[in-house]
Amino acid sequence: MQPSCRGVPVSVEEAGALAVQRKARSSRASSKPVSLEQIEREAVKLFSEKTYPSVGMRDISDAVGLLPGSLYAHISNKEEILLRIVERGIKNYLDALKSITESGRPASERLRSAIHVYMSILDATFEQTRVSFNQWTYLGEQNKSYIVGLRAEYENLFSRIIDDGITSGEFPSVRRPRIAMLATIGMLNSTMLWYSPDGELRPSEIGDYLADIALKGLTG
Amino acid sequence: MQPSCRGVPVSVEEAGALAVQRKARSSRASSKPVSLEQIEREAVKLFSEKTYPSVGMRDISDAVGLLPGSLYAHISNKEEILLRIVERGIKNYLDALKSITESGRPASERLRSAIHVYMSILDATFEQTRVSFNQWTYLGEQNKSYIVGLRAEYENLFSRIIDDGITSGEFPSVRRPRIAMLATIGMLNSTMLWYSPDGELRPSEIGDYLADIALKGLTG
DNA sequence: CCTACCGATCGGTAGG
DNA sequence: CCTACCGATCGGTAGG
Repeated sequence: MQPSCRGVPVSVEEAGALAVQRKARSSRASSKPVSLEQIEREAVKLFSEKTYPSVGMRDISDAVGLLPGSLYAHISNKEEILLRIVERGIKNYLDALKSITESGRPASERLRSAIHVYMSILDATFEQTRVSFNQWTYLGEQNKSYIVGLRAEYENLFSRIIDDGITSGEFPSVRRPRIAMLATIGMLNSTMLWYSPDGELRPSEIGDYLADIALKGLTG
Repeated sequence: MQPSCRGVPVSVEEAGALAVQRKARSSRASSKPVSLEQIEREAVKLFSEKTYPSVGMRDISDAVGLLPGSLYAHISNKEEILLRIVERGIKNYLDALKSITESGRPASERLRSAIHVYMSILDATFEQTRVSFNQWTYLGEQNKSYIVGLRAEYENLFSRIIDDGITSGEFPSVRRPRIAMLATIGMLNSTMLWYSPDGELRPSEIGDYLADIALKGLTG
């Protein structure tokens, strides 16, 4: 189905030689030890390109310059890699958003700040964000429910701002706070489907404009 | 890693018996022939629960009550199933949105109608929508670029409405038409992450409120 | 549509 | 961190 360069038949010996070449070509410069952070970095790239179930341990080991089995000196199983990536990826947002939410400023200012901070974290951690927000569903039950908890925190931060804006009278037209929160987060999260860190538009420009749209929607 | 009922050891004979039971338990009532539509229906369910690469041909054949190899009497490969689902899933939206876009009504009315139609199609084809909008990325290069074309049509329909609203003066505050379009679609598409056809909120209620938010955001 | 099976690849491990 | 390998499962096929 795919046009395949691998279609060229090779003997067992040649395949072995190719594997050695592949290893030599890898990102690792000869024999420096590989760190867990390097494994995660390469895994983020691969997961964001192909998604978790389509990425094999051999893809990851190739990328860091190890043999497949050697990965298990650093991790205990494949899912642990995904969990570490997703946890850190979401906490990046939670940490930054918490300090904004807890500041005593008006709700509309806090929402604008939150949107700006969101865009700058998206820019700084683009691939990890895409993996973290879309691929946590591949985790096993226990890890998944842990992440669901983090995601609930994330939603609560926005709900807090909107609720405050309703009681303060800043957001008089909000009839359904939950839908308003989901629509705001939905608009925000959807940026990761079209944003590019290499694109023309700077995160701050996009943040400015999205904040305008969101605030008009809530203010009425 | 998963608590597993399959962990109970079974002999080869018992596994065979289980396979027969499983087949008997399947949705097919004994020996009626299976249609391509049934295969697609079961595949939609499975893909929406577990995503395309995680669903095996054996999962699909179990669900329709066939043996794995027998699926190839109806299809030529796994990807063809996904392609059929995704193509139909997107065209459902395109067909309905086209007639709205082409009607001569004011842009703000057309946008409100489009949002309502979106919600009613989401309600009627919930699982297929989730598969179609999220899992087209698993298609091979050729099929993927075909779907990218359909998605571009989809975006163009919304861009048309927004552009018309700008020239007519209905949407005076739209400084960046493309971002406005992406934000609108992003808000709309994100509903499939939290909407449930069995939930309290009716599609028309959600559509009403989302149209209010979107129109305020564009009108200023 | 079943029987019977294929080569490839998967995540993971024992022993060093 | 490598060598050498495991059982399980994958998409798919030949022949009837």
